[in-house]
Amino acid sequence: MIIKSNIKRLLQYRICLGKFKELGFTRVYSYNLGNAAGVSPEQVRKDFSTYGITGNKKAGYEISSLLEILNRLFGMDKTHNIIIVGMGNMGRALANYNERFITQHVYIYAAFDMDPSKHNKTSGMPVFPLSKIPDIVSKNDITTAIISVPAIAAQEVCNLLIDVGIKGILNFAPIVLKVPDHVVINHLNLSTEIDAIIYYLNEKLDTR
Amino acid sequence: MIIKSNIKRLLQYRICLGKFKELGFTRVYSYNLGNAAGVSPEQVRKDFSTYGITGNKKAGYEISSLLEILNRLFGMDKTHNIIIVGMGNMGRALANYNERFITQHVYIYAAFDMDPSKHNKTSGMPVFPLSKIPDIVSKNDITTAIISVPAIAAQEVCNLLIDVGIKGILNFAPIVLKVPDHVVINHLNLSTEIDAIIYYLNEKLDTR
DNA sequence: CATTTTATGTTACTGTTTTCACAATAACTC
DNA sequence: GAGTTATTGTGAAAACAGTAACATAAAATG
Repeated sequence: MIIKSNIKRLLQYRICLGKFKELGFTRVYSYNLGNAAGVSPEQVRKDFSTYGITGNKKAGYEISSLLEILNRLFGMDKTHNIIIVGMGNMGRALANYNERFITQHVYIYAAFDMDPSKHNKTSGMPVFPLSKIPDIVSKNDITTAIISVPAIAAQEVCNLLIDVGIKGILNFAPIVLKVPDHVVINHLNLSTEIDAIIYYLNEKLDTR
Repeated sequence: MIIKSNIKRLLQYRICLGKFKELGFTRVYSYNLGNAAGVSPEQVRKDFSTYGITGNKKAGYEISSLLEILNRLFGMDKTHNIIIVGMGNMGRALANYNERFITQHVYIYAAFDMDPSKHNKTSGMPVFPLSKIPDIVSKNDITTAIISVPAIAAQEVCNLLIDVGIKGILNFAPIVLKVPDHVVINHLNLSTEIDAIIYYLNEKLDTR
C-alpha cells in the first residue's frame, strides 16, 4: 500500500486550516491554502474536487465546515488507540509525544519491548512484554501499530501483530515488510530520508 | 523539492544488497532485489536503466560492483557531517542513533537547542545554543541539517540555517517551510503518516 | 557447436497525476 | 440592478510514472 500524495496533501491542508482558524480567520481561498501547504491553488481545488468537497464561487471556503468535512473524511471524529512495539530511541520519542505531537484523535495506548528492564507499570507510558500484545490488542479494539524494533526482528513482530488483528502499521525498521493485502503498511526509513537529501545536493553540484 | 520515488527505491535496493552481501551472496537477479524491496523485477531493471546501471544477461548483477556504483551515485564515498536543531523527543532520538541507525557515511556532528538546560560539552552528543550555529556550520563544512523544533519556531530556524549556508534540510516540524530554490528540503510529519494509515483503514471498512 | 534456457535492457503502452484554460457564478460596485 | 470582478470547478492537455512485452545476448546443455 503506497499512500497517495493527495491524501497527504489533504492532511496538510487540514493542519494549515487549523492554524488559520487559530489566527481568527473564518474563510480561506485556494490561493491561501496552497501557499501555506506549498502547492498550487489549482492543486488544492482539484484535491477537494476529487473528494467531493466544494466551496463558494468568489467566497472561497468556510474554514470550520471544511475542517469538519476533513475530520470526518479522516475518521477523526473518534479516538484511535494505537500501540508501539520497540522502545528503543525512536519508540521512546514517539511515546513521549502522546500529548503534544500526535493529533487529538490518536492515542498511544501501550508500548511493548522484549527487554524486561524496559517494562513498568507505574510512571508514564505502560511498557509490556511482547507476550501481552494479543490480550491488550483484542481487549482494546486496537487496529493500528507502530513498529520501531531493529530490522532483524521487524518481520517477526509484524507477523505477530497481523495475527492478533492489527490492520495498519507504521514501520520504522529499515526493511520492507511483507504483509497480506488487507493490511495497510507505511514504511518510514529515516536514514533513507537523509540519504535522499544528500543525493540531491550532490546532483546539484555535479550539474552546475 | 519532492524526492522522487525512484531515488527512494534505489536507496532501498542498496540496503537489500547489503543484506544479501552479509548473507554471503555475490550475485543477484532483478527478481531477488524486487522481492526484497517490495517492487516488481521490471521496476528494478527500469530504475537501474534510468541511472545507467547495467548487469549481465542471464547472470544478473554482481553485488559488490552494484554497491560501489550506488555508493558513488549517492555520494557515500565520503562522510557527510550534519547537525540537528531542536533537542526535543525527536531530536534526542535521532542524536542517539548516530552509531547504530544513520548509515556510515552520515555523522551527526553537533546538536543545538534554545534551552540552556540542554547544553553540555562533555558526555555524548554536544549540544550548543543556537548562536553557535554559524561558527560550527562554517568551520566544519556542514551543508545538511535536521530541524526538530516546534512548528512555531521552525521557519525562523530554517531561515537562519539557510543564511549560514545549509543547503539540505530534513524537517520534522508539522509546517511546510518556505525555502529558496537552491535548498533541498524534505518534509516528514509523523502524525500525518499515522493519519494516512487510519484513513485507509476507514476507507476499507466503508467499501466492504 | 548448435540449441535451449533464462535474465537483461529497452521500447511501447497504459495509467496516473499535475497543469492549464476557461466557463460558471457568486459577490461586489456604482 | 446591470456590469464588473474574483474565485471556484472541471474538462482537456501535458507530464510523469509504472507495467508489459519482447528482442537480445550470455550461459547452460547435450
